[in-house]
Amino acid sequence: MCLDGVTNCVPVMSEGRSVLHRREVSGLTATIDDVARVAGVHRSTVSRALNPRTQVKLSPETTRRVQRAARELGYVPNAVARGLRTNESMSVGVVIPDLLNPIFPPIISGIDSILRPAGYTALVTDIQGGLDAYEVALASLRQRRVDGFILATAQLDEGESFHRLHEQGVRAVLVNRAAASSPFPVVHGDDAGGMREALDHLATLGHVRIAHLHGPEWLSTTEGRRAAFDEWSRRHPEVTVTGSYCGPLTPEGGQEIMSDLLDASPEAWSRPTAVVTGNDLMALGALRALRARGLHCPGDMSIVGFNDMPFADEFSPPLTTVRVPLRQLGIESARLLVQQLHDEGGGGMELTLPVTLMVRGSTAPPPG
Amino acid sequence: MCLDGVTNCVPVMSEGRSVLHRREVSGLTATIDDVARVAGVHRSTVSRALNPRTQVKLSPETTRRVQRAARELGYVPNAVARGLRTNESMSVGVVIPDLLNPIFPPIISGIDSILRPAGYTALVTDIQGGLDAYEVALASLRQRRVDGFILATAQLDEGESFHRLHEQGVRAVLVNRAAASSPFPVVHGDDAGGMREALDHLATLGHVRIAHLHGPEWLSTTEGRRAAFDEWSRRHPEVTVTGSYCGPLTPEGGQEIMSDLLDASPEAWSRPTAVVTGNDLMALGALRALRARGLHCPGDMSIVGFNDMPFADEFSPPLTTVRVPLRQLGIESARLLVQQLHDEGGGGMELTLPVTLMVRGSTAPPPG
DNA sequence: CTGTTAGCGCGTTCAA
DNA sequence: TTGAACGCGCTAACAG
Repeated sequence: MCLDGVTNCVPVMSEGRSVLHRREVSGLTATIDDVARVAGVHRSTVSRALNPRTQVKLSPETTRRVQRAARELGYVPNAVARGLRTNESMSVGVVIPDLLNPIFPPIISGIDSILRPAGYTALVTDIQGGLDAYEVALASLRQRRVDGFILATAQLDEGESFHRLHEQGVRAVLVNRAAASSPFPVVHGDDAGGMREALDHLATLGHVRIAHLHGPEWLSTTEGRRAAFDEWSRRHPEVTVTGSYCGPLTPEGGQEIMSDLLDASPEAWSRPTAVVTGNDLMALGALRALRARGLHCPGDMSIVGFNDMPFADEFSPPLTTVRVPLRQLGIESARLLVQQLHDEGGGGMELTLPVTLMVRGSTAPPPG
Repeated sequence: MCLDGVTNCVPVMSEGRSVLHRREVSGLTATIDDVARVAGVHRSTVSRALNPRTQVKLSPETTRRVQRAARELGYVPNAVARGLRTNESMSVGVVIPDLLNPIFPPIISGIDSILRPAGYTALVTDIQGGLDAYEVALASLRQRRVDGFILATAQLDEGESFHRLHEQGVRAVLVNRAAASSPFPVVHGDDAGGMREALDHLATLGHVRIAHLHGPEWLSTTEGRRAAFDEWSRRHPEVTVTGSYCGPLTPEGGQEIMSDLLDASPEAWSRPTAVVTGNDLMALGALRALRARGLHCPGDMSIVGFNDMPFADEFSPPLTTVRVPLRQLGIESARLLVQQLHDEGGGGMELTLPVTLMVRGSTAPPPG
């Protein structure tokens, strides 16, 4: 088709062959009108033939003719136009605190494995830890009319803000981090259970002086684990809790507070013989701090991480850590969101996924 | 405003106060018409007042009035409607082969740091290595009318396909991987230079039997490094190249071909004393294979990786590897794309970023 | 400087 | 079973 050598093709929009020509020249995709013309039917018929839901009301013959025309023209429905009409963008905003934290790729991957088959596209936004970046991201995604959100950025005190969003009709699911009182479903690992497993493991090894190097207090993960830590230590009076140290959930954070801890008690007899860290990145920093003092893990001190981020088993020593089913976290949160988007409820529920202690090389009996 | 207690509010769309009410009840955002009504001007005036480019042509007084009204109503321009009208979605499709490969987060992060300030949103799509998934992703993104692509998935033989896209008016930039003949700009690390540095380093250490464990042949990175490997070995006849082994760029791939290599020459005297791998993941697998045989790195064999992925320095031993400026790769590719989108040319150019050999613990003089 | 008009491409009423 | 008409929210042309 369009074999003639027309060169100065005025962009007449709705006149016979020229539309096809426009397409082949500039790459602009065919519209529904083009398909209608080629199939010899009306636009609305094309729309119906291409939509599985309305397709049943057409004669098979017409359906086939339309679909053949569409295929011939390489017709691709314009998602923007459809979105304007249907008020559904078939996209979901996924907001994460820091893409460079290795726990997020598996979560995102899990999310995607559910959203894509359901017809949704994930718009992943990394806010790099910034609070105002979070606001901007939210605004930008709402402006793009995403159908819902998966938020991995929740802070404990965001409940009120979430309630406002909820009242505005915003659909969302929280993943990994929860808010104190949230109208949105939450999917997270069993922080308390993981902490207990870690402590039981250390106690079994014979540790009696244990510290907790945790993350910022405004995170639900911190709170859950710290509460479990306190609770456990109350039930195990034979174990001395030598303090609870707070720092950012980064290698630098871990390194710094471990250094502080070592400064505070330079003598081995007073120092904790084991620490549980807020996540694996902090554990990594703690390892570095130890190394910097010429101390060894697990010889001089045992370390338990949290999350079992990718490659935690390749560290030196391989990290003993509480495995959180990261990919599954993504899967379940996406499922819950799709459920909401299909008006199948599920609001406000809390899904706690079981965790597993991975015992590896960074824990051993205490020195001496 | 809207203080009256109207309860059964029929959704009259364009009648006075009820629009406001609709908004407060259901969360539907105010439209440009609502703002126009409140500000007492025409829609187009609102549009102009809110668009920095056209704003100059308005009286400051009007501009202020409109902006105040917009703020009061919490007006957020509908990006979907705007996209339909302007035929610009202000979004860019970023297609990557595998999100779980740690080299991609830094690349994506770099891309984002350029796109976001330029007003674009990155639509990151992970094709999980699947070729048909790639086609689907491309179609889906085009259907969403992305303004351009950043492709990290290029295969050597894709030149023709890229030319077709280019002729259709598609804007794109290739990152990390190139195609044999591409109309699109390419940004990648200096594969050949990195390989030479790695080999020089090994030669200096005294290695005379070196192997290359490389990735799939259809990748430009593989080709570039292998060509440099061959070229270098031709110039260094004193060094025996003990073979070139191909496998997937994963830990499993590296583990398997290293096992094969060890099977092929079980005796230490015939075995290569050093290998350069296609990337750090393969290096990781090679390390595992070594360990599985009770061999040590670097004692029995030295290993050089490629990319310097995050945490490669935390492996055991810390990996000697060719650092590719991953984040910069992302930054430059995004820059080039934005340039194209602004019609500032830059098409077809090739940007080769310098790489650095990071000498760490996985290389040492050969045994014996 | 501002208002009017006219679609962007689609899905969804209504009628026939 | 199909066609006609309408409008989603916005911006770009053209007037005035």
